[in-house]
Amino acid sequence: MTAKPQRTDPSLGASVTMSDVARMAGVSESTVSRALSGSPLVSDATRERVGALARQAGYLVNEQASNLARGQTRTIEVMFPIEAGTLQHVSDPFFVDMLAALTDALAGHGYDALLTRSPPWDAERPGCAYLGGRAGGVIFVGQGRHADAIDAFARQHRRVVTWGAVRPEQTACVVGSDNAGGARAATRHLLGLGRRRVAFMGDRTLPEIAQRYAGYAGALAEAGLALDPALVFDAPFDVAGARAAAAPLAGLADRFDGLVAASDMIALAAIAALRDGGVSVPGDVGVVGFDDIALAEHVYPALTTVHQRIKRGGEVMVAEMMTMLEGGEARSHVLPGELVVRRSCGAGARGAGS
Amino acid sequence: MTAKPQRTDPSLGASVTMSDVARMAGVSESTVSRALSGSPLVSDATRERVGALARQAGYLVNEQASNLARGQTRTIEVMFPIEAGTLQHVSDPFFVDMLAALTDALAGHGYDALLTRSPPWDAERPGCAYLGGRAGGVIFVGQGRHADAIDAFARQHRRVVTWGAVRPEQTACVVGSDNAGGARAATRHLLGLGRRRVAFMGDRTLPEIAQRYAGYAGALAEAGLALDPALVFDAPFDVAGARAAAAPLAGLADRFDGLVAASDMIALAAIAALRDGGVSVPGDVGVVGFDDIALAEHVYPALTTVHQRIKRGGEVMVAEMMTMLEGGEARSHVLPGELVVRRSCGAGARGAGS
DNA sequence: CGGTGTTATGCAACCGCTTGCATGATCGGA
DNA sequence: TCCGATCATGCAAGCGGTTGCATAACACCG
Repeated sequence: MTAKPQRTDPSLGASVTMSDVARMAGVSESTVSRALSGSPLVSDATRERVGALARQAGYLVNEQASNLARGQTRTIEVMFPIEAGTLQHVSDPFFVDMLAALTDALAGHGYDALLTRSPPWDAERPGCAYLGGRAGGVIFVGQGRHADAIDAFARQHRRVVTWGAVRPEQTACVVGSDNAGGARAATRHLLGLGRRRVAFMGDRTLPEIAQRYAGYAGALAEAGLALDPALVFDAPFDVAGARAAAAPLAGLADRFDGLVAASDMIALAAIAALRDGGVSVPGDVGVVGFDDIALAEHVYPALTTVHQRIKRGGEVMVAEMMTMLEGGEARSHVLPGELVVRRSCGAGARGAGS
Repeated sequence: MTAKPQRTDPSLGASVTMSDVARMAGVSESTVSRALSGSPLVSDATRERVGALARQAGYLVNEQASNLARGQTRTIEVMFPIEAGTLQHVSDPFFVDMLAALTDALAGHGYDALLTRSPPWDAERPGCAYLGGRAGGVIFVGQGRHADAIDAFARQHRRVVTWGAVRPEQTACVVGSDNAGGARAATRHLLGLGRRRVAFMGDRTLPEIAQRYAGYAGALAEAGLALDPALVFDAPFDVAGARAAAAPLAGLADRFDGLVAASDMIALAAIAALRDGGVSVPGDVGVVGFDDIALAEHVYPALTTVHQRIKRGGEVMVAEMMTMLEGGEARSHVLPGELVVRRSCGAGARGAGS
């Protein structure tokens, strides 16, 4: 019967503490601490004895205390996009992928991801783990409409990395895809297939989308085609909204033969709207998306889209965060994205239309 | 010139500490602590003066230290599904929704979500925040193939809530949908539409899917129909795998006229495969999914599916976790799910097929 | 056999905050 | 005017670890 600590466990996890182990092993806490952290300052014999005892007693170092003592956190706050109410519907698979990428990348450096949903610039409102000292930095997964606020926040509080549009005027560390380039390639591709009246769909008030729009416009210009404002449609980022926005599209089908969507979700919603209205995709209208979510390859018709290197993006963001943590200067990165040609644009082998 | 603390900031966030504020205000740390936490033990005057000073100095209570001292964590570990390699592709929107639901629900109770990916039963491997005392409990988002391991873990370490299949033999707290009921309703619906040879697709080695399969089988039985094993297809949970598994489906189209898919992603993959093979959905084959991801309503043809109450699920899980944290006994919950009839089953207004 | 170097351990301060208890100040009432 | 309440504050001991420095133990060498 190993004596249990007679402490009235408040509500914390395991309640066997380092001093318990020390007592059992007949050594001081210092020695236990060193033994358990593999310090060369303890003899092999002691290290093993203490290790065995600890294991057997089910002892695990309390990371909360350990972190405090070491002045570290081993945690990075990951802030989800924060469009207040709207967010309900942002169930874009893009986020799972990004989250998974970030979590894995962080784990690779021994860090955990603390998920958060409310922006910190309401200041001391309970919530910012980073400012509260519980995290060593923040990663914003998307800028939403807060690009400037994030930039200001980053300037003030260091240790901030953001996914989104890399813009010349911003000073913070931002990692993102080559939005303009991707959209340009997509538009060119559509034009190359003989489409002449290519539309655009997305919310241009968002920096990333604005860049994609610019790429689209650029491609039209270089092809000597006029940009018809009537063919530029606003569409929120969530599916439902996109679908609603896309509803009128079918009625205008004679006005355009190509569509560059600002995201795969929007593309899918648009396709559904078009086909519901009896318009064939890609027969009547060729569609390309942006993101290359896992599903893109496996819907019907398979979605032609601009691939975003999400995994890479996560790794890069984490890498930059790590250099910041080491006191270095982080750099912004624009990640190339490739056009993945499938069916929805009308290129593929079989016509695969409606 | 307010004197800056002469401390060599190690690498932690803000470096102005409570004792700095105390010095500035000319009071003791205790008073600052109490003032900032709104204790009635300090005079209003002091409280305000200290508050103002703290704000102006940009001081924020270090939550790490605060938590340690208070013996709390204000954090719950949220463990992502953990199918080792496979996971790469689990970019199911279901998870974003669940994650958002959990994060929000936790925030409602003043808790944060610590995202994690590696299971804790490798024991003391660096990683389990809960066992490491950094989190007050764990929520498993899905059981995968580890239902029993999770159950054992929960039995041993309390403070565990799981999303998944509620099974009679398990003793831990599990929250999940009425999988059998949902699939039964889906199958019945297909049969009610006159479909006679209804197939099933999903990985029955997963508890949740097994329950859905049971519901499917039950509906067939109650309709007096034989279950044709040749119409039961294995399909992994990720889209790509599902698509591969679905590929042969088109060739067998004359063998069945209905399909119950274990998830929306699988349903979408199957639909793509069928249509790629020239099979009309819902014309030739009626399809129903499971989950009701946001996209389901907005693909073509709109997906008939079993709605899972994800937001509710998140809330319930968090609520149970809270009762555990307060020392109470948590209960398992089976959440009802409703069949949402759209087009892919062949019911809707227009035939919306090919 | 004393001096000097290792090497293994313990002491105690500290990480930044919380809180029980003691203390000093203030005030009202007798 | 004196005394017991009442109130505001400070002291110091934690929370559960880490780590610089001192020390004890031991071996080695001349």
